[in-house]
Amino acid sequence: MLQQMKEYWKETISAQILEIARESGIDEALVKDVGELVVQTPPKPELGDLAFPLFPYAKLLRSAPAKIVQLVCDRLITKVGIDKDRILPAGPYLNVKIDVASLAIDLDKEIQDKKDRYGHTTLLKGKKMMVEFSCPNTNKPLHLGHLRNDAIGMSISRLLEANGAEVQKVNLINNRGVHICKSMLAYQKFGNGETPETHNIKGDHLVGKYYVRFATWEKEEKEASEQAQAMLKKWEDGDKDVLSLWSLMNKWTLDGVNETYQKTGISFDEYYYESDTYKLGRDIVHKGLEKGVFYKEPDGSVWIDLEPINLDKKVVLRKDGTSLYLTQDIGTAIQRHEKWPFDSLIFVVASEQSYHFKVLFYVLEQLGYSWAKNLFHLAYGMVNLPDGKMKSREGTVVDADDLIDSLTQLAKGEIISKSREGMVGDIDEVSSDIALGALNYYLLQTTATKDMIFNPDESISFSGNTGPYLQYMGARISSMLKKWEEMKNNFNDISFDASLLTLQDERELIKSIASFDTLVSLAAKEYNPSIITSYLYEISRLFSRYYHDHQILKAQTPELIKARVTLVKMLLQVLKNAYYVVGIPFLESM
RNA sequence: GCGUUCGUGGCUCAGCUGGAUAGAGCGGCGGACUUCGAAUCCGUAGGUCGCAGGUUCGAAUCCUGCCGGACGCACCA
Repeated sequence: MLQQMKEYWKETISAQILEIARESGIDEALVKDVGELVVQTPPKPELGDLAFPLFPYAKLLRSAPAKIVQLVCDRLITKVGIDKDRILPAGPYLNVKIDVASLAIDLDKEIQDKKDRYGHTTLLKGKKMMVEFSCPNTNKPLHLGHLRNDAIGMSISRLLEANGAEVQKVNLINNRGVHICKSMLAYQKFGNGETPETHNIKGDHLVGKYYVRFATWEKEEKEASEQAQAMLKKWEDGDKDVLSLWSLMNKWTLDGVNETYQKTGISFDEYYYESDTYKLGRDIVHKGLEKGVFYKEPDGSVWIDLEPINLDKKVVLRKDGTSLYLTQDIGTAIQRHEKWPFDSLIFVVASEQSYHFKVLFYVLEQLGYSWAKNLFHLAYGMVNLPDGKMKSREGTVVDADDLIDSLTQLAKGEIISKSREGMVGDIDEVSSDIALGALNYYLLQTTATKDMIFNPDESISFSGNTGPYLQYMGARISSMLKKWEEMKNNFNDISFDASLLTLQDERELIKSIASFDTLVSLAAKEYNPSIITSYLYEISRLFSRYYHDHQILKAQTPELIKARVTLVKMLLQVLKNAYYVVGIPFLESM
């Protein structure tokens, strides 16, 4: 909503500059060459709400920027009839004080009307957007890297939806290949019939245990990896025993993984399985060969020349005619588009695969699929530990379930140490919501495309710039509004007078609430949830200070109480909507 | 070697579609709970924005080169 006000001022000021130029006999085209007027926020609130730097016009108008500012200010007052209190010239900057009271009144109406949908836009209305994320292997449980992937995928999906898109979340399960056979083989050798039930162990962890077991066995037994290869061959030939072991262990893993998804609030609209898709793409390649997109080497392998995109060449079909990772992905993309004709597809996959996706998109484009230009690889960065990479063979991989459990325990301890068990309702539920808030906020606050360092000590901290800090603001407001419910009957005949909200913090809060929609669309455009996490932190910090310095339910006059409560109600709705988009559970009490 | 990408206080990160003294959190030091929830707030110390050039009225932000790190460059997925 703030955007409209910005536009208004921008146009009004631009018009005056244009007229000044015209009066001095300067060609309008030259004014346009300078570019659009820039709107900024002054570094300090006392300087106004909006800032328009007028440096760029100095050369054109042959005058010092500050003089131009004066000139424009005079005209705004005399010709446009703008109240002179709204205009604050500051050297080369023309600053403006917007009408925050009327903004607050509009906001209040809008928020009451839209509620959970406040901040939503129509930017992507009518678009069908598919988001692929998570994509676990079925040979081990989820780890920290998946958690980042999941958090990003989930948040992006919600952001796209908030901007009006129809979203389908898809997961591709990597349930096939030598790595899967490795855990199967180890289980066959050392499993002794252990099941998740007999040993009371989560299925994915059980399978993961045998994957690790294979690695140690491989050191003693030279033929281990050959045996795994042989098993894969059997699997592909449809060997009954291998297949039944495979489906049993797959189920164990998937049950476990799904349990983790449930705990972390992750869900999908559609699951794809590599075992169903790995042969896909071959026919397409054959057709592409006829069309001349690909070429065949004497040994029978099929290639594509990537010279046009400054890369080498790449195999798309083995000499024995079987599919590769790339072939398969060509097939799945096409299959997906047939099943659900998306306008765009976003792959949330680690940045190590940038090359793969560059090639994939190019191939699809060459094959003539018009939608290929709307494929996007959201290449998120690695999660490292303070002393380096996570390495499975060094046992430094942070397990997803372990991490969540320990965060939950810590949250619970915190509740108990504050003697709040009695007030929070279901303590286990609240603890895990706090853990989730901490985790998702931690994972999303770093720009998705950058590598990040996961510091266990910091991630478990609940104070400072953390998820629980944000949740705490929601809880305090909720608690305050409960008290308000008890007293509000005394305020029935008082209406919301926004002009009473004159404190700097109040102005800032109103502007911040009003800018939410702009950030929701920006975050979606840039596929960047951290825009929302930063926003949440900033607005929470603002409120926290405000709340500390000023009384709300005990403000000086009933009118002021009403006005402040109205403001706080708006804030709570915005917080809730923003929490949702970044996967932070809202808590009435914590 | 080639390609992609990152380099901001002790640590972890914002800011990067150029603009007014570079922002936070953690950690350090010092304050604030008989008052709407102290998982909070306030103050303070701490930065040649990797280095060197360039473009510009103006560069952490754009361009070039260099240095350093990460990732990729399989008939693995």
